[in-house]
Amino acid sequence: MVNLTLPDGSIRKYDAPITGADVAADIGPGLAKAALAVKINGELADLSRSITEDVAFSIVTAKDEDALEVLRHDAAHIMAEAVQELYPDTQVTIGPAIENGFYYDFAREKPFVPEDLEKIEKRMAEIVDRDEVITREVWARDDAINFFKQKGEHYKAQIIEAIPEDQDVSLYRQGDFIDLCRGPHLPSTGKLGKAFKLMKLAGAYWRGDSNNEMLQRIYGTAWTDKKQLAAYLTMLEEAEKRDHRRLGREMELFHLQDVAQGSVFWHPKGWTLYRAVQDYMRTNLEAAGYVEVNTPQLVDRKLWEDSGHWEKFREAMFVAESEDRLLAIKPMNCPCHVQIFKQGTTSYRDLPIRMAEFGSCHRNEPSGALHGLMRVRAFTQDDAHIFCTEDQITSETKDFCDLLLRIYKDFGFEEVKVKFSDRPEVRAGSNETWDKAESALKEATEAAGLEWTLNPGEGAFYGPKLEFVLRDAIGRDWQCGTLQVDFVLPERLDATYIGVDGEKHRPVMLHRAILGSFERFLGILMENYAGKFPLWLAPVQAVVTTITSDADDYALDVYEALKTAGIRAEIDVRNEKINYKIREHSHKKVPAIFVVGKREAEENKVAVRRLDGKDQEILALAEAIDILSAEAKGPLSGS
RNA sequence: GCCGAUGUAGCUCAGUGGUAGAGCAACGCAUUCGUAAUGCGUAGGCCCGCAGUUCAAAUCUGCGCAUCGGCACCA
Repeated sequence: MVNLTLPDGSIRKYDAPITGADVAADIGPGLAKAALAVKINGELADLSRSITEDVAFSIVTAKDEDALEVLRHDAAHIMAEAVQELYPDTQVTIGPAIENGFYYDFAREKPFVPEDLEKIEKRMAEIVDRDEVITREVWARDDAINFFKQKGEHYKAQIIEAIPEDQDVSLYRQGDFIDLCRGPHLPSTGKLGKAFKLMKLAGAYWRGDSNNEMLQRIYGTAWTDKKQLAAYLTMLEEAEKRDHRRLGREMELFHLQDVAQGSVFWHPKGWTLYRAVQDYMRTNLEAAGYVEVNTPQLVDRKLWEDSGHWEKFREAMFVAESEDRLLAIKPMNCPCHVQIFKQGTTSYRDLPIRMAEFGSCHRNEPSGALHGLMRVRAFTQDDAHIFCTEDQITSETKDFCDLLLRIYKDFGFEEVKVKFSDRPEVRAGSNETWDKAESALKEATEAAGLEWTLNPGEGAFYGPKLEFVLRDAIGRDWQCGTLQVDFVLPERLDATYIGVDGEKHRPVMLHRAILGSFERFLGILMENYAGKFPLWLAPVQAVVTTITSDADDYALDVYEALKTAGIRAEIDVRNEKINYKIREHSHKKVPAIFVVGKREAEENKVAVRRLDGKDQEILALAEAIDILSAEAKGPLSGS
């Protein structure tokens, strides 16, 4: 007898062995039909998996989140089956479920072309209609290796060779197709349904290593029903509409041009936005006790050799020559900040020193990595280095986390995740130092009220780090902020302070950024707001426009009054219908339109129409300006 | 950097070897209109670049460059 504990706590007793399919059938015919997989002690497994001991048990149906993972994994297998039927010279490699879908990497001489996707998709539908039964088989390793080798599936053979000795080698069979796979899978191909679509072709390195050959990856999306698929495709369209490159053009914010690959041409409106963000940051940093500095663009290679960057990042650094000297265009600011720190003598009483710079940096990113504002070669960091004692790490970290969270909130990002990266295998500094740094960092993160997940071994070689990931309005995650504890650079560049004991000591450096880079963060902001910026960020905050030319003089008065109040305003007295003008300014995403006609001119009022779709209000001019001015101050007014 | 696709008017795109096209935007004229598209007209092109094939190339071939989608990279 085995006891199965169901999610509601009830226990069902069966004669062992029994399968999930048997249990589902026992509970009811409806469930037997809907069952896709089971969860045994929290782990997904096949319906056909035999149960021989007491376990926590649940049946997975299309309603469960877990079902999607199984379903997508199946979609990958069905795609592989379709591909091998259509193109028998193709080797299969790996094909996992991923967020929103799945992919499969294939090895084939001739690349796939976009038209192939249609054919493959059609064949997949046929395989679903065939409703092939999916069965699991456990093979002896050597048999499996020989089997795949003899089939010409060399990648699969390699994968099996890499499976640890103590693990089963499981194969899944559906029709004539058999693939190595950990599972679990659906009971038959028919259960996949038709809510899938192949999305794109891409190259991908075997085992993710750029030294290896490149395989051909096909991405697809799969859902439990067509409604979900349609919703997903609509979401993608929406995301495309808010693509910052498109908004940048439509809203005249910036442009990119091949004469300056990876560098941004900021247009007047985009630069206004940039400055609004920068002013906001500057005010916040000053209030948080930072001092602002500015350091050279061109710095002799010697400094980069001393800091260690030359050795590690030489390839990605731009250089310039002058007489006999080789200069690097700075890829980061920290070595320069250390130079400022080292001028004169610093006492323990001066610490912490929080040195900030809107540091303009250049990195020669690989051409294939460039992407709009999100990945550029010339960018400005909201960089700062906190020089402090080891005892100050905790409080400085906590203060930083508080500041960061408040700033993200002001930009409309409420949801922030924190990743904690601890010591990597290859590292500098003693274990005691790392113990101290890691526990100080953890303690501070928790004191700031943040939950974190561990990113084991991903710390910098010089110290542990925190990475801050914010979630945007359509659920995408962006890693922006970082805080890194560094014991190494002060050592390499010989930074010291005089302690209570009158002796020289090494300060600790905290490298930290909140936005990351202005370029990227502004791109994220554009997409987050879909270009509909809150008033304090909007490049044009209000447009005054007329119904007929009778109101032109009054419109000019209103415009002047807005300018005087510090509002970024424009005026539109073109001889066009009011509908036309409203439509146009709404498309330009101007947050406030002041419509004036004869009535408003006579009564010294304005009809205020807001972009957010609220009803228009007729207000006295002075009142309207007060409301707008208050809003235009943004979060700075409240804090 | 690697794999694949794409590159035609400001934008979105059509045009498969024989005179370069549409819609929107722009400009001009008329229209003075009350909350998301007034009408008519005009102008606009090194068809990404360089070679080649051809009587003839936006179109075919080769080589570049850029962009897009991924992969790899990201101090």
